[in-house]
Amino acid sequence: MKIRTKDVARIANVSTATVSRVINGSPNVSEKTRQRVLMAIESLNYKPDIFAKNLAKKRFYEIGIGCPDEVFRGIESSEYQFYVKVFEGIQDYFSRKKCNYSIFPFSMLNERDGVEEKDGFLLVGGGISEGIIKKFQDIGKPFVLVDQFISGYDVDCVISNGFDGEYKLIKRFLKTGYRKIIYIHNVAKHFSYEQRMIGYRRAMREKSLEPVIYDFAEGQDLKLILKRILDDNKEPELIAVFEDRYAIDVIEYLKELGKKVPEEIGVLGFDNIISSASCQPPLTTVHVPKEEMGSLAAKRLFDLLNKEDISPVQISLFTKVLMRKSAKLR
Amino acid sequence: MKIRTKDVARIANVSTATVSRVINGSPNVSEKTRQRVLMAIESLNYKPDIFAKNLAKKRFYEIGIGCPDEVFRGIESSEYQFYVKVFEGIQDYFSRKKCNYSIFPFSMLNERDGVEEKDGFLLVGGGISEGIIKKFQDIGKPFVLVDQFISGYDVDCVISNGFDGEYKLIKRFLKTGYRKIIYIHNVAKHFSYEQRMIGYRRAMREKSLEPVIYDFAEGQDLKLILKRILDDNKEPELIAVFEDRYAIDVIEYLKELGKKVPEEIGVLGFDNIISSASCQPPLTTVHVPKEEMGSLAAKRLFDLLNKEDISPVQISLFTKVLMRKSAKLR
DNA sequence: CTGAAAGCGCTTACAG
DNA sequence: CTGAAAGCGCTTACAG
Repeated sequence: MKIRTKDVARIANVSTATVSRVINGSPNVSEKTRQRVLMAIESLNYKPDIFAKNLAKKRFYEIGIGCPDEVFRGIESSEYQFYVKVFEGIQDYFSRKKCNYSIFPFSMLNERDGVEEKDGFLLVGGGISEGIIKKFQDIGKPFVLVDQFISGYDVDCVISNGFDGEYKLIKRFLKTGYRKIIYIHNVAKHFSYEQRMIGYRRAMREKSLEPVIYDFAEGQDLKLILKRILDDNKEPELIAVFEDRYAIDVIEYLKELGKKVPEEIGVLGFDNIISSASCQPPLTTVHVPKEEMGSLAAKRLFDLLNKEDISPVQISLFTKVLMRKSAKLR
Repeated sequence: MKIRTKDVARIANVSTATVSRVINGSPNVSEKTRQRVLMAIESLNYKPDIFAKNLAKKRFYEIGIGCPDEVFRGIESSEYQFYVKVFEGIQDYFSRKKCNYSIFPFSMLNERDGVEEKDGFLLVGGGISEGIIKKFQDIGKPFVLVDQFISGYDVDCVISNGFDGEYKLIKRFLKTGYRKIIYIHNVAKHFSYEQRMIGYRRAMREKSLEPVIYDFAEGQDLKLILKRILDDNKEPELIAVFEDRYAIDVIEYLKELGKKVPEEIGVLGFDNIISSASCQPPLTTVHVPKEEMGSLAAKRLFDLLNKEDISPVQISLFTKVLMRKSAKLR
């Protein structure tokens, strides 16, 4: 039933070794036999068994993992908890396959540090720009975006469903009677930030409540924004923040400003980074499966390298609301 | 570096055969040795090589492919071109792996025709309901939805990006000066229908145009709706239809009503089914990679069966606008 | 340029 | 209940 190398070899009147060489583009095959083998493959509609192939192969795929400089530094120092987890997922996957990988910041990209020798790329981080995507499209080798998606670029990517996560979170609190929920939004051009904000907005609108959104830009003083929130709004009940890292800061600042969390005001995060469980009070947040984001992207790239698929896909991970102590569920 | 069965066997003081038996849950292992092997696996952090495993295994996975009765009939008669393609993708994938599959309509589900013996399921069709999803969640075996997603159910699924597709299509025509674009929307609770409609709406709104949407429900007379459209609107330029099957009918009806396509009025479809290329005039539409939708879903289920992943994901295929003759690009 | 043969890491009849 | 051994379908040094 199943067509194997052996069958092709018989039809083409060569050894299985030669069939394998043709398939893998070895130069050491005469044009004549190459044609014969190609015809046999065609006529039998032969496709190599991917399991056997990967078991037998000795050559390792060379993977380049690129990321914005900020992410690169954050990984090196283990400070950027989110991406540290994502990288664990990537490394776990590649270490079990025949893959070598190396990480580089995008600023090193022009130093042609061996892009040529790579078989494919993983581009990690919300900071991936259109320029970066175009650059890798030009290179012409398979690549997968991790934690970023830019509308209009039909490119393989793995993301988390920020819209759905924030929507579920806010809805949960609206259901128990909360009304004055304020959102702090990061204006950085990151797909997930935008989606989270839209999720908040949708949840509010569905309850006929006017969304109240404060923009934050990298480098700005969060504490100042917080003061403004407290000035502008009388007795806000809940502050939802675009990301755990900053939600944890918000809790601290709120304390400094003399507000009790969660008694007077609740705080909501997003990501479920490790320290969100250990801060005081522990942060109510949305869990994002970070390791899986990494391993899924690694796997997708691996499939691409194996020519398993053709059409680009967007893979979106579902999130999970995590109730902890930074906001009281009435 | 890499841990193999052999290493576990040595530590546990058994043969590799026994290690394999423990991993695969064979009953023919004494409790004592099972524990020893389990400990060895744990201590070495051993994970079987999936390629070797699948190459060596003799047992086939048993897959059940369920679908709404309408889809089932449409497949059998080869009339439902969209799903025929999806099934080709599924079959192509499974036929190359150690998988047996059988197709059943949901109406047969209660006849307990061997759900027990199945290892996993593919649920195919826009008509998959919450009830069906719940039923399969109760069964507790891996399953993946194909061409359907229901918000709130964090379940593995493979869909096409209807929003993005329709948005791109409409935008393309708006750009060249079209203004009076009318949309026929199918009210059936199908994720993609909704998304396509929203894509149309978004494109219109971005140009500050008021969306004009006519609802269609299965069983209704399309021709009547068309007459209403022609009566309500003076000189509509373009009619965008939720799906090729009906867009082709719309072309026919329009001709019957004395309208020239595309000279007087253009028609836009969605899906790129085979007959959309051969109808007169050939239909301008949005290509959905149907075979890949099937093979991607089959692959996802296979990965689930191999316990490769844990978190459920939504896999969304990008679409492509296809310019043909049923609408003039000015 | 080509083929015979070993080997990749598992599973599973088979024999005991 | 357990182990020795064959075999899954490829790739790739090795020898020619």
